[in-house]
Amino acid sequence: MFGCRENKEGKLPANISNRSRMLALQLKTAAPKNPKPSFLIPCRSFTTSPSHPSQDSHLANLILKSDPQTLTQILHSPQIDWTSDLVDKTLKRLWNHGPKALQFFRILDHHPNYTHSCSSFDHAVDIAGRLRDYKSLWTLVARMRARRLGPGPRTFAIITERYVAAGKPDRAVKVFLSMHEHGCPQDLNSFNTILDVLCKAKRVEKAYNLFKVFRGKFKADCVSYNIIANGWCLIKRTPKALELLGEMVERGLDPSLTTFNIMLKGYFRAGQIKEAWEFFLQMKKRKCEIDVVTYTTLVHGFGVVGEIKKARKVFDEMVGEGVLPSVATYNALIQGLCKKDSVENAVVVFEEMVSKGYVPNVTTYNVLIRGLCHSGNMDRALEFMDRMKGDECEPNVQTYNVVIRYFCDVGEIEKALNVFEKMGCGDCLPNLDTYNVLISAMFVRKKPEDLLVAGKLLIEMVDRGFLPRRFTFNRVLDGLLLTDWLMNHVDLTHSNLNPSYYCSKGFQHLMFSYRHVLKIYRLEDQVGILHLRFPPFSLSTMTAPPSPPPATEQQPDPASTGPSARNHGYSRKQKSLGLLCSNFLVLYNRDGVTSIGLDDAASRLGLHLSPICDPFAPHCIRFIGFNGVERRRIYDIVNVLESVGVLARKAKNQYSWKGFKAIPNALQELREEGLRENICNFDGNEDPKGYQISDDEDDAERCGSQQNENSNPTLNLKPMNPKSDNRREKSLALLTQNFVKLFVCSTVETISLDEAAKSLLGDAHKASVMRSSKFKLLTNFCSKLDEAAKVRRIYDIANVLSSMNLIEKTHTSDTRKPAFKWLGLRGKEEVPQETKKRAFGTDITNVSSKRGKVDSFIGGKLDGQKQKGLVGEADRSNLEDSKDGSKSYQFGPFAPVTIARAGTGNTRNVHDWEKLTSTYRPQYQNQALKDLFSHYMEAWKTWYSV
DNA sequence: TCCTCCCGCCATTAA
DNA sequence: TTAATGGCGGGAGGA
Repeated sequence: MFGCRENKEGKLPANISNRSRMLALQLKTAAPKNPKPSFLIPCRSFTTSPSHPSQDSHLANLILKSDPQTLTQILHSPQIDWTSDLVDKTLKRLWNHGPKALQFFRILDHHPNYTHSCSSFDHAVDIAGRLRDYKSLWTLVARMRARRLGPGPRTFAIITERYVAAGKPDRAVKVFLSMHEHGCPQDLNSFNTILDVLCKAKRVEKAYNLFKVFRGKFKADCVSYNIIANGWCLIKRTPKALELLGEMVERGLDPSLTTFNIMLKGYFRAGQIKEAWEFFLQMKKRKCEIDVVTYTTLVHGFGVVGEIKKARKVFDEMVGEGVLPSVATYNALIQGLCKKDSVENAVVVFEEMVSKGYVPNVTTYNVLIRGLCHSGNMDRALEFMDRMKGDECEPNVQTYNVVIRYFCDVGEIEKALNVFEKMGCGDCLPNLDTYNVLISAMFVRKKPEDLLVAGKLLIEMVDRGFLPRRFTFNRVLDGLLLTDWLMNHVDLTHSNLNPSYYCSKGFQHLMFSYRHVLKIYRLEDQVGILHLRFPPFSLSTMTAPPSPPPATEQQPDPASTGPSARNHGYSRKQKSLGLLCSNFLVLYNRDGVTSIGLDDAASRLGLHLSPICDPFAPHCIRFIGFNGVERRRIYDIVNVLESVGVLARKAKNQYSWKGFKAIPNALQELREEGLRENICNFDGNEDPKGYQISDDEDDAERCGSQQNENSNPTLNLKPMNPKSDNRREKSLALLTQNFVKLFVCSTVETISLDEAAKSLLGDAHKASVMRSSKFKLLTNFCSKLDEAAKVRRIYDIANVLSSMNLIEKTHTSDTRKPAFKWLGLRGKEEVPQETKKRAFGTDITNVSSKRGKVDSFIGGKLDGQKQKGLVGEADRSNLEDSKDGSKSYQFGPFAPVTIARAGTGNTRNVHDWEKLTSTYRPQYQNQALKDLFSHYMEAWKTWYSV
């Protein structure tokens, strides 16, 4: 209904009653009148026109596309002859579209002439369980019982399996123990089932405990033992499995061939190849009737560990022993060859298999296709895919996923999309994996168009009932926001880059749209919606009755877990000093900027877009507002920037922008100063008086020694001239200068954190000794305190400097301790991010002559190396977002000045937003973003409105 | 567990 | 006196 929306003008009259209407509807839905604008993907109509639609497939497509009202009419239409079989098949088709499937089931439950069968109920229960919609699940169970259709052992098998899959094994056990209360007494079969469910989910300890308690009561048989043994083998605890076999024999039960095969497989799984082989020999010795499963296990086991020869030998031997290989045996051999030998040999075996009259199954093809893809032979992989169709072995979703994944991996995004397209034409529908793979691939090339495709894919997947992971949603949203931002501002000429415009409007739009989505949440606060609350809500809150989401305030939700970062809904990194500094630079590093008001800067930078961090947790919304905290950070930034000459303080609250072109000069001055001080310090150290004289004397002396130098009269920073100003001595500005001097006054490229701390501590330490020489006992302690504080400051400084690309955070090669590498001005030549590139680029051309002066000195001997490392590093630092999505994109400043100022009080602020939301509609220029938001709102409505 | 560094208290300074 | 500034270190978050 969203992919091909049956919109207002397309809606059918209320009473559809004849067949032609029905057909008309079907035709119409199959060919949407107003297809949505497609971005990069050619207009896919995957839900339509399967080449030979069976009735169930056709129904499934209809269900996927219809809104609830229309759907009710269609499903209740007398033209459809509902049978249990048809319902089951349709439900299976809708397997990956849980909400829609349940909707279908519920609508049909009210059908005048049809009642659901037990198996349909089981399907529905399974789907509800898969959605973790336990309320619906138990409602279904109750309804089953009311209609005397069950629940039966199968129902409980499903339920327990779903609980275990959801990470609730205890709950599953409880369900098993309470089966009889639902009218379904436990027996050996159901006992074995719960054991199996637990074991297959690797909850073997739990299964074994249950087994020990109840094996007497249910008279555990060979199957029970096999299940547990298989469990131990699954978690590679073969000795436990063996022990269990001992118990089995003790209790008078004979292990079967299955038992032995389980053990054999277990040894291979645990990597105990030798033991496996010996076990097999024992089996032979004991005259076990070795079957094809045993041989297949051997072939597979040897194959995956790369012992191809042995695998082949076993394969050849089995025929001699009178056991014919099965398709599975061939599959095992082909898999081994693909993985550890050559795919060509695998193809040979494949052909041999066919020539002998075996019919390859989907697994055979999938294994081979994966092998071909892995070896880079994509074309042949596609050929085999075509061949599958010819062999009446339709590619399944795994087949498609493999090919799509490999195309994505090699960067052939278009081809991947083509395959995806083909998928839509057949009966095979994409699954969550398909979407995840494709969406991730859309971030590889870092192209805005790709991000739009990602947006479209996200819409599509939601449409089909897949719940994107929060990470995926955020990433796509971030991507789209970025493109929106870029489209709105960066693509325009510089003159259009008016911060006040986008700061207010861009931000407002975002917030309003976001509010819309949230409104839907509150509106649709049904059980199902809880699925969409990803962790921290997820599992533990799933079963609880839905509590109304805490009303949007900034207050952390008391229900959520502790005072962790999850509560504020943003990553720590999103508020880092470095990022803030980047945004600061984006704002001001532009032609025409001459002066900067700190109020302005703070308000522009102060509001962070925390909502996009967790669009599914309304309580996480909060505005990191215009308050002291944010402003405090501005001081840190301006102090560091001032130290390297980018800014100069004019007056209270006022700085003038000098730009990056001022850096070379500042560095040069720092260097000169630093060199002077080295002489000074040397003298000072030689002079024992230094430790006795008073502060004033110290000053006088230092000033005196400085006068020996032909110092630059314009230099007014006097960093190493601490007077009696204790505060100044420890200031971030001075620390920054001294930090920078460490690099510019030497030829070292990298300085470790420890070294930096020591060097910088040196001054303060000495000063503190001077100050507190009377309290020598305290000295040591003080210096330690100083050090800890200073290290924190170094981090602060480093973050700002590295956001300017003056330095880079790295590690010492030997000890892997944190260190900083000087990039100097070169660091700015490689800034791939568009905004920065532009900003830095202009400046750099202006300063090239000066750069030569400083750089030739500072970086001369390091050039080659530095340059090399730099490209990679700059790339990494600037593009790392694309690697981990939400963290990576920097949105620049969004904060609207006026609103930010109003927003120091939390609740009032929220109300303001609410009011604005209701009157404002989002107006993105970015169509994909617009679609995404409106889509989400619609989706929630329709899923849960029946 | 240790490293990193954000947060915000509150002292100091400037207007 | 008030507002601006910024030192400082606790402790949260992340690797």
